Amino acid sequence: MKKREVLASVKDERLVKKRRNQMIKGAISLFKQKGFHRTTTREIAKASGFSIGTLYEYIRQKEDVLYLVCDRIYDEVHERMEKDIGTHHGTIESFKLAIARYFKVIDDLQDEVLVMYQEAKSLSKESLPYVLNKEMQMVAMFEKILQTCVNNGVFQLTEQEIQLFAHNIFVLGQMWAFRRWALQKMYTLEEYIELQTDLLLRGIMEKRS
Amino acid sequence: MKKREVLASVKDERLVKKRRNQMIKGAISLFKQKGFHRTTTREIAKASGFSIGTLYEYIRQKEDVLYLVCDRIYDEVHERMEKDIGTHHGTIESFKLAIARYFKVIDDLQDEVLVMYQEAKSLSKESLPYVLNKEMQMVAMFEKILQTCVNNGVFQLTEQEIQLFAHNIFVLGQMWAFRRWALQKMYTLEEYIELQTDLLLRGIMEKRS
Amino acid sequence: MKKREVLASVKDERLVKKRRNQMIKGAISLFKQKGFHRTTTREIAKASGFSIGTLYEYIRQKEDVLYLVCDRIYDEVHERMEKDIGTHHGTIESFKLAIARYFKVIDDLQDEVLVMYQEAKSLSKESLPYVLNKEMQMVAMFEKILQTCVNNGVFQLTEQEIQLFAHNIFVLGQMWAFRRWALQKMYTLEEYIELQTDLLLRGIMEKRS
Amino acid sequence: MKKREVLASVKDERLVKKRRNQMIKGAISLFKQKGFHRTTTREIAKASGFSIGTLYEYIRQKEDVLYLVCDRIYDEVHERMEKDIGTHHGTIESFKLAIARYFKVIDDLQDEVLVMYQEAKSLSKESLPYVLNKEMQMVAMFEKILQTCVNNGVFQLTEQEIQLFAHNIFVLGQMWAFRRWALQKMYTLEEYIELQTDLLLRGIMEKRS
DNA sequence: AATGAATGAGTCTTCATTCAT
DNA sequence: TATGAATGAAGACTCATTCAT
Repeated sequence: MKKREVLASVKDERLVKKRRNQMIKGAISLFKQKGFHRTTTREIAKASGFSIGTLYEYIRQKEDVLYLVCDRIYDEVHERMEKDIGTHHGTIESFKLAIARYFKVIDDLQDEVLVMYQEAKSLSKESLPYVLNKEMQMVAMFEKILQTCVNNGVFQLTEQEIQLFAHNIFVLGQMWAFRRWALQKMYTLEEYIELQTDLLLRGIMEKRS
Repeated sequence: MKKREVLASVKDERLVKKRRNQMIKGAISLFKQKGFHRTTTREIAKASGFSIGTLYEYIRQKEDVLYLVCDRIYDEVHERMEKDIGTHHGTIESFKLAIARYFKVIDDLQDEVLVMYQEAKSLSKESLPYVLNKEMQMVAMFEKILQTCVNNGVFQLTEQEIQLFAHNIFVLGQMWAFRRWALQKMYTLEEYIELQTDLLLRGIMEKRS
Repeated sequence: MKKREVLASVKDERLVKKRRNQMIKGAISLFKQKGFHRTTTREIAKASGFSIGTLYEYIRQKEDVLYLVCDRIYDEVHERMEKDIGTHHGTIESFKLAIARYFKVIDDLQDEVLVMYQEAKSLSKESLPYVLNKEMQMVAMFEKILQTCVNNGVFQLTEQEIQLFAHNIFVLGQMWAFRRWALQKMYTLEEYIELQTDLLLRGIMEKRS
Repeated sequence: MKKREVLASVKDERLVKKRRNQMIKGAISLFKQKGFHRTTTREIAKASGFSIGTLYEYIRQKEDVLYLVCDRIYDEVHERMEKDIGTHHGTIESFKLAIARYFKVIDDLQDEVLVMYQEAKSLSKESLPYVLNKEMQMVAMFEKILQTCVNNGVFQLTEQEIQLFAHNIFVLGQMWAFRRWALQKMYTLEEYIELQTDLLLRGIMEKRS
């Protein structure tokens, strides 16, 4: 699925990139504070360091900013994951590592993740699929990791279970961000990682044997 | 924590209740479609079956509607859970039953749950705690169930693990609603319940015994 | 052809009529001075004696004001013509009278006529036909008068000639308004009426006989 | 009356002429479609084949474009008339010919004529007189023709009648353009010319003799 | 208690014009 | 000379809230 194009009046690609970077940075910081709807285009322009007129040289409508922001956040998460995870060996250790790193990335970018999850619903019917697609790619990443483990005989999971498990990991990672008001009072990130990993891997039934 | 009071000009308590019921019903159906921000007070009034003037006899500001809606949805979930769960015996079977019923309730009320999770962030700093508190109560319910199981020796979980596990259950239930675009294409509710229950209980490591 | 409906949020028909009267009056005076495009909705509201919010209770878009104005002007011209002309006897005298009265109406309403002719083109593709239709009705009125005269044997004109002649009368009347910068320096209204009537009726060829 | 000067920053007269030609051509085609107000300077620049910055090297404000366009259209009409009419002999035949040719020119340039008549009102108080002056010159041309005929004893018209008649011819010619939505459905250009000429010359009263 | 007309601050967006390169 | 990025004033329109009836 190709990226949705956000049209700019300005032709210089380099400049477009630079200005959009400013824009995204400014917008994220505003969306964090007040959400997409309560943020005005003027505020976005100001936070981006240029005038309202200039803002509209780089986007068509306010919603484009939101799309750009969501797009960027995903790329950011993705990039960090790839850098961190890199090769995966299909061992329990490397599985644990992957989860730990995912959770760390979420922790690093928790404001951004929050923004995305709270505002993505405001995307137009046109843009939403592109963002959801990115989400599926993230989930697919976890599926692949799990599959490798299964192939190695480390885990025993059906196809269906792999899919669901991948979703669970994805969501329980985000949970660290969107339920931080509760969780981050109870655990440090390290504790959270350890506990979740345990819970996920161990099962909670007493082993009778 | 006491309910936050939403002041009404009208004195007749009976009437206030009736009108607010109309209001909540109308508002939920609108929020489902277009979200809180894109819904106007006029639309709410119309969907409620009375005039904009009357609407403001029963609330102070638009945000009050959102609070009332969130409040109501929680009550609804709570009520259904209680009716369903009732007594809990601390056995694996009754634990499974509790989860199944929670997931069913989420499935029944998925639009409402969605509304709450997507819009709660728009609550004022004043109202938010009341809603979060309700959420904690739900989590606490799962904690209690888990605790009973632990007390019965059915599960082996530390205090910390119980808390986290309760959160997980809570979130994985909601996940059925807010990721329905993906999950409900893959599983029926029954499959989802069974798979999740399995995953939660079994652990996924091969048992090397 | 039915009138195009301009939707109002306000239900009270009486009030709608009253407010629209204020609006039309205010708008005409502004359009006279600066044209439709250079007049802002705020100015229209102010000139109408109410707030911008109230203005939009009675129209949907700025263009609606223009439509309402054009519509009204035509009705005004029409009404005055009917009152004046009433019965037409098909004699030269009554033909002359009709022309004289039409020209007088144009003179009375010359600002309005000017507005209509200069701004009608800004009407949307949706509204324009309704206004053009009214224009055709005016022309048809002249056709009827001419036809009566022809039937009475007073004039000798083919069907085609009647149509064209009616258009000519219509346009030469308006000319008094939209070329007033030239004509009204040269003639009084009375002179204009007399000269035009003469020219129209007499033909300008020397009578060789 | 001298042409109003439109100042250009560029000094090279040759270039100024060339660029303005491009500009006028581009602008006319845009004004035809959407009118002066709805056309942006960016669009004009683009249609002219150069950048917005360059556009402003050749004009001071947007309105200058309109003035240039109106000016050019008049010149065009004038030029074609002169070429066509050339010498006028003061006979009925040559009078008829003059009218026929004027109407043909209008037909050829009807879009342009329309633009001018609909947009001239948007000219500033400064520019308007120059355009109106050109209009008077056109009317004067008809006056001269009529005068010659009168001098030759072909027509019997007073000074006043000549002036008015000239205006009528001028306006009935334009009418072919600005009422084309009605007239051009009813007549071909040839029919229109013949009918109008007849009506103008013959008079419509039955000849009693 | 109920109504709905009135209000005007606030929002997105456009576009003529400038100016550094 | 030519370019096009930057500007910000200005405009159309919305909508939460009030208040007289």
